[in-house]
Amino acid sequence: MKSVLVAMSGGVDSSVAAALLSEQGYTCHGVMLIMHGYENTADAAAVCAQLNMSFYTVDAQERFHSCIINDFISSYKDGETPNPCVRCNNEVKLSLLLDEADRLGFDYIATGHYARVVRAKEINLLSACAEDESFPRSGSRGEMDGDKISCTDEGFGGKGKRSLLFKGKDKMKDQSYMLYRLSQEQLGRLLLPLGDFDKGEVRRLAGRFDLTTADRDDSQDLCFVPDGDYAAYIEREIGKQKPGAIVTEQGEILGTHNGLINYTVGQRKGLGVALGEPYYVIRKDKERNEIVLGKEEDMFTDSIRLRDINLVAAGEIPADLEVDVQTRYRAPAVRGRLRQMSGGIIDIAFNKTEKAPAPGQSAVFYLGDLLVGGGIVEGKID
RNA sequence: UGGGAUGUAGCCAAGGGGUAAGGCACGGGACUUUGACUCCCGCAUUCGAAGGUUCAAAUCCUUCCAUCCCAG
Repeated sequence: MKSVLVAMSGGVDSSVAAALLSEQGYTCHGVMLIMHGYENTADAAAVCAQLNMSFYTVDAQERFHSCIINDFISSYKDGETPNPCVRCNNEVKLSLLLDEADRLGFDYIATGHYARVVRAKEINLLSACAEDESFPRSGSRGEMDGDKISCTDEGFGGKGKRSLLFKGKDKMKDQSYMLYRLSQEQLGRLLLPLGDFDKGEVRRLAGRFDLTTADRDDSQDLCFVPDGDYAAYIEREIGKQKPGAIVTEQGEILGTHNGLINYTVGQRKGLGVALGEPYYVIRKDKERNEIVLGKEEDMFTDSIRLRDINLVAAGEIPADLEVDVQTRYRAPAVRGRLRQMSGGIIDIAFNKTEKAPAPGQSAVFYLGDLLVGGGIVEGKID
């Protein structure tokens, strides 16, 4: 009987994930990573008790602070807009989960993310372009040419094998974007039992399993900032930020801002300038401590550079591979061609201009439902 | 001080006797495991002030106030 260490959050999704795995015959153990002290330990413990699972907590606060909070703050200080969640999933959550699983001798780790992991043979990304029928486009059970979906896979980590990440069945809830930074080692041991369900089904399952967390609202906002005011959080940590000018690209002064950290590229609200039509942040000028505004049409870009790349579907990208690019979570993808440069850099040329990619955010690219890889937006390419 | 023009919400702005459009900003909500975007809702009992005409005035009349422009 295979054993799984399930990351419990106290929410519906992880609860149902655990219940499903138990039902499938896994020996499940629940763990909650304590990142910041706002976790709902009681609910997670209650669900584990319901499901006859052991439950314990791991103090991850130091790790979370040194990896996530510090990067979050320094990224904002750098004039970028970080996405702490993508980083956390890889560097803290899944990493510690895997450590724990190793320490306790468990076979798998699991979370309640809406995405799918598939163990497959090495694939040829070029075959995707050639409309190859055998190319794994959807990641659904039974379409993997002998390789099985995560939950029943026996031989993870084998030679010539690769763990692929696909979008979840529920395209509205798909969270593969948040997982693009996971390593092969992490994906190789990861089970995502919710990948084949949509949110409504998960809620119904929660009811059927009679889980105490069935009616929990979905989580939202930054987990370590319960009141949602991330800028106030940063100022509590590093002090008041310097005010500066709000200007147009032509240098016209429109107003003042109270610190670059309060703004992000593409932002419209909170600028306090009334110019008859909506204006947006098109750039943050860290050197001059200025926010540069423009009209909607000024936000579009036809190419961006990514750094800090993580490739999931293959070791490298064929030249000019055409993919669907998501420059933000839950945003419609835009078609674009990838060019892998040296040093973990990828340049993307969009087929159609893309609206306001924000430096610091992640761009993730797909072939159909297959997540090819992603990276951090460095900025426009001049 | 003469001459001209203008005063409608935080900003811009329709309306020129019949009971205050719209945009921007702002506030609230929805959406959302980041930040944003987007969407929905709200936002002048009152039109610079005071009088007057009228069944009815932001609209017409009078006076005053304020601002802007041109002269000197």
